[in-house]
Amino acid sequence: MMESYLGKRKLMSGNGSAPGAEREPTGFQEVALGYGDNAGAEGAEARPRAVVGEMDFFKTEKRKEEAAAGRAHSAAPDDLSINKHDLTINMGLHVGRSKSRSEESIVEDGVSSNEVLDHRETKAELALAKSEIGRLNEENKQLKVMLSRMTTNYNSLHMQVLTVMKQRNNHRGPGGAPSHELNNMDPENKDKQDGSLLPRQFISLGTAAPPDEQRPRSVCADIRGGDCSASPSNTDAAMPPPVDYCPGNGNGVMINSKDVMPLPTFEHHQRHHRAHEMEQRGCSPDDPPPHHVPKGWHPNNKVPKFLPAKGHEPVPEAATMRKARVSVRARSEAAMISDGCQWRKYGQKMAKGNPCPRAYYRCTMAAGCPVRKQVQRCAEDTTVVITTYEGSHNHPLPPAAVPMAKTTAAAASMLLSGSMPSADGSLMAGSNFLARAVLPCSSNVATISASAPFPTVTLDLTQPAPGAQQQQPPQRPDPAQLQAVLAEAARPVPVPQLFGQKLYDPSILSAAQAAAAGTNKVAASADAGDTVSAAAVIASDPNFPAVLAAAIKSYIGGSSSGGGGGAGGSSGTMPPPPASSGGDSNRDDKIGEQES
DNA sequence: CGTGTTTGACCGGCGC
DNA sequence: GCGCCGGTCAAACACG
Repeated sequence: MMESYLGKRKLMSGNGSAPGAEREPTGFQEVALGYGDNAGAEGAEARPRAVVGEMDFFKTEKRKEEAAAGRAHSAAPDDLSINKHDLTINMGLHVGRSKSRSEESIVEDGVSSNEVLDHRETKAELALAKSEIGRLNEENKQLKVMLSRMTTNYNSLHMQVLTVMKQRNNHRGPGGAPSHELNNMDPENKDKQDGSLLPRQFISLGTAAPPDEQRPRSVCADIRGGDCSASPSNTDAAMPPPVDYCPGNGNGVMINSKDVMPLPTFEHHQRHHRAHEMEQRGCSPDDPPPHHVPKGWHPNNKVPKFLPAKGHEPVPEAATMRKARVSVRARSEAAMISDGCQWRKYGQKMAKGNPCPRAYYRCTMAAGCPVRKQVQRCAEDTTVVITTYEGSHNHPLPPAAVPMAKTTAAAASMLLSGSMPSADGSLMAGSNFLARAVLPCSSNVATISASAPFPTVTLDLTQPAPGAQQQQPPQRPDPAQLQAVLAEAARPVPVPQLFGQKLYDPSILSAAQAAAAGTNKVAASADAGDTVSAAAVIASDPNFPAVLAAAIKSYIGGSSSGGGGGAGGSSGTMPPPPASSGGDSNRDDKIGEQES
């Protein structure tokens, strides 16, 4: 059980962390184009040049050397100067220059040929040189394209940095509006900042490290220096809430000190109503709810959606920010994914456009926990269960629940820390950095949707993640397997931290650094003190998505209502797919698990 | 009897 | 203003 699982896990990480394998992941290949020099600090230099520049460079130089060989044997310094020159030519994408150089050499050869060589030889060389020039032109075109891509990408990344910095400023500024809002809702500034190179759908993730001179080291230092008095949650030690730093992350991966788990965005829109009701009932909002109102659902949580909180209650960023959701798509016959938390079903509805009802759950592990999730089967493929998480736990989580919570929190945090997604939803295409960041190994895995009122990150685990499929166990593993692998994925390392988030794995760190280095030409020197965003971490670690996907996929094969150990467990019931178990989902009713 | 689910009703947001 | 729709409530019910 555990052993086999661990073995598998080891296998996974082994695959990924092997020096050779780390460069393999398709994610890198995919990103490589966009990031240009992303191929790595070491490999990247050689590869593109080897393809485009190197050949020409050596050819030209060889010719020159051959020509020069007859005259004099140049010393090392001379060689150096020549190399520099040639290097410039090869890397500078100057067609004219290369051309002129080639022609120069041709002329040289031609002149000498007038005296030494016969006419034929000269013509042959001329033809050769011309073809070479043509090739050079093509290569230069390619290089130009690459350069333009890299520039675009770099600008995007740069924009992310600016966005993050702006968020921080806004947050630290007195009485400033929540940074996320500004960030999200100020396209003007965005345009100003990014100079239009930024794709409209670009989502800033704060993923890339800014250029050295702009890297917000001080801020990070502040964060680190702050009393990251961890949350009461032991599990939270992995993700210590930085003191007063919540850069637009409604998700609360970084939250105020006292809170335990990040409180990203949660339902406020009924607080007011509930408070009003309580008033009518003649009880204080803080009184325990009369009947079934879960202990965890305090009326005082109720605040009109999008309205600032009243009174002493500090305006939580979540009160004004849009909700961020993390949606996990996974194939499963089971009712829902067991993520280690306890859930209580509080409603079920027929959603428009989907014959399958949508079930609503809320976390019952602690009073006032704002986390909710929706479980619904995909309309197109009823074997696919879509679990949408919203909010972050405000209580200690059992180890089993930590990884998923953090994963979703991190994804939501990245989403919220970015700019507003475009209305048309999918951001996967083009330069959607977040999508690639979340699960870079498969471009089809992560999507961002803004179709809903809330930005949503979707992790699609229904498609095989590269590197993960081999590890998928044939049968349903023990829940501990999922928990263990997720826990492993979320295991904290003490050192690096960016934007308040720690990196979760040393291997991830190195990968992140490599990615950051390649991505932005900036973080190449990222040391222990440097910071790398969680997005970069996830983005850069080929193992993470694979591990996560494999774990979840392997587990959801049939987890019943277990809800992962603990008391009673989440008795979550999800309506079976209409096709399979006679799920006549005519209405909201009669669709329970009891029938089975 | 305690806990969790079911399910009709209700509420608020949003588009027309 | 109205209707639709997503989301939630809460009394009734089921289960162990």
